[in-house]
Amino acid sequence: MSSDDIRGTRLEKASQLRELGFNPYAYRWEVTHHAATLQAAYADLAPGEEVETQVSVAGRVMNRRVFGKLAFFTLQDETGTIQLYLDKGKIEAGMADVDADAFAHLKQLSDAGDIFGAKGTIKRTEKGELSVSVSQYAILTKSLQPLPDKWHGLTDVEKRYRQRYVDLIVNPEVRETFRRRALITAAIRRYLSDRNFIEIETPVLQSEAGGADARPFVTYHNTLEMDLYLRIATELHLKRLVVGGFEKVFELGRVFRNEGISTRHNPEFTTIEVYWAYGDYHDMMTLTEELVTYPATEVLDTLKISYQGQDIDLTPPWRRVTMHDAVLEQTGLDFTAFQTLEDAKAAAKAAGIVGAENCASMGHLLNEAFEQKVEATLIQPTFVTDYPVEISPLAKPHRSKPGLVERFELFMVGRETANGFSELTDPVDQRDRLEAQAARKAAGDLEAHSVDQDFIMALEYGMPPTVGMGMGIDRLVMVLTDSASIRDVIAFPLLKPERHEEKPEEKPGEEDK
RNA sequence: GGGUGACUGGCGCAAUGGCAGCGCAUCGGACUCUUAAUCCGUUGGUUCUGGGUUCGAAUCCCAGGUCACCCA
Repeated sequence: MSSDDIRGTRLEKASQLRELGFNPYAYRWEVTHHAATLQAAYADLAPGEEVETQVSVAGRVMNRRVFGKLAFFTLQDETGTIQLYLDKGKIEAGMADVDADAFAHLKQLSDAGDIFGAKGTIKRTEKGELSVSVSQYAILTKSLQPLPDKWHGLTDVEKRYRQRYVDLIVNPEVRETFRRRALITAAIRRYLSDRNFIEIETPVLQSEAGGADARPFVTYHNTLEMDLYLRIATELHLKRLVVGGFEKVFELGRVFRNEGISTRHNPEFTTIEVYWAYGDYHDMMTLTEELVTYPATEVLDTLKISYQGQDIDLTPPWRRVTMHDAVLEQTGLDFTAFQTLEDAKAAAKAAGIVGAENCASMGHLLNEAFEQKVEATLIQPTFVTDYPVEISPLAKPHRSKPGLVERFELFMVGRETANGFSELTDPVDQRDRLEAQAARKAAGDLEAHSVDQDFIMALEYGMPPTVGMGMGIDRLVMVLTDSASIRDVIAFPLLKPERHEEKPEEKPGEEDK
């Protein structure tokens, strides 16, 4: 039977329900209990025993096992599953005033996938399954689409992403991942709130994207007749708030980068940025540890986790190593010893650094060596510190190491997960660095941006010494839920639309830029 | 951007270049303790799309689409 036939049959069942006086798309059901609470409360009920407590449950029928005068349905709600024990005599007695043939109609008009409400008492069947022994039921929502194979489920990854609702219906572990994601972000907000950080929302639509090196999405405001950019970071506005007098601010929200898609990149993703006046990057490393260990402890109840088969120990304090030392360890290259860039390039090339000859500065070369030879080795949580100024346009110069800035990045399972630094507060220095960026943009660098003059103006009013940090929430959730792909922690990841040849899409006023 | 692979009823999967098939679900029937219920019967296909080779294509070739993995 084709899906259209199945749908037609179910539409017919819906219309039969209407003729019987039941709305197949009901308004309300009084729910008194959920599956998990019942399973826990009656864990000790012995097989064959019944309790006269009245309960009312609701959820989706996942499976039907129907006999002549008895039926068993598996009902799934948000918390889990519980069986409905549907006895012909009991139902006909319980629903005599509304439907004399309630049991026959149950068999004829219900399907796996329907949303059900059921009232009754608690019973553990003789075979040991905790059940609601139903006296009254209602089909609250008639499902028109068949569920996937009840044993094999839905495994096609493309269909799982395109029809996430089906994935969620049939794959409990997917629901658990998104439940954990919500608990993790709630824990982070609670932790910061308890320490008097406040969350302030900054604009998504901006006349100039900034705060990171990334290509922005462009959109258009009709009445202002101007291009606007979707934010690529929340940094520059949160710092304005610090100038304005907020000492502890953060924003946990979505940013947008017009770049490639991979198992670790989605065009829209979630970051948290935290700014803390009067602190420096040492303080922020400690706070960053806690922003990972607190949700891990709250949600997983452990700091020893497994990620894709690797054991990860989140117990603080985490290793802190300078970028110079990390590169020295992995490559033997001592970047403090090179006299000229040419010497360094030659040594780097000999050490197998690809593209060394194209690096514009010692700092870029050091970073290249780090990315190629060190990053992937940083499995356990590690803070890499003291970055070259050339790749850190918003960070404050290191108080004792010329050419470096007071910056750290957090690595876990070989991936950058957070980035923080003592913020550059000198408006003159900041203007110089942003103008250098703007020159790169003028030279054709699509990831560089113009000078945000208002941001410079804010700094000229004076920003207190401040440390800031940004962390990728999706990557953190991946680690804490043992998810291999970012698409497994984003409910609706971006996918290309499927193109159907028979439906030529009409494209009125198509405007390609 | 490059490479490799996948795509067949609603779902999960078969099919040496030779009649497109199986399980679940559906539909009809039997059944008061099932757990992927069981038993009997039944319907459902533009094999991702478009071309080509061939007497004959799910299968081989070319182009395109979507997804996955690896690389940049």
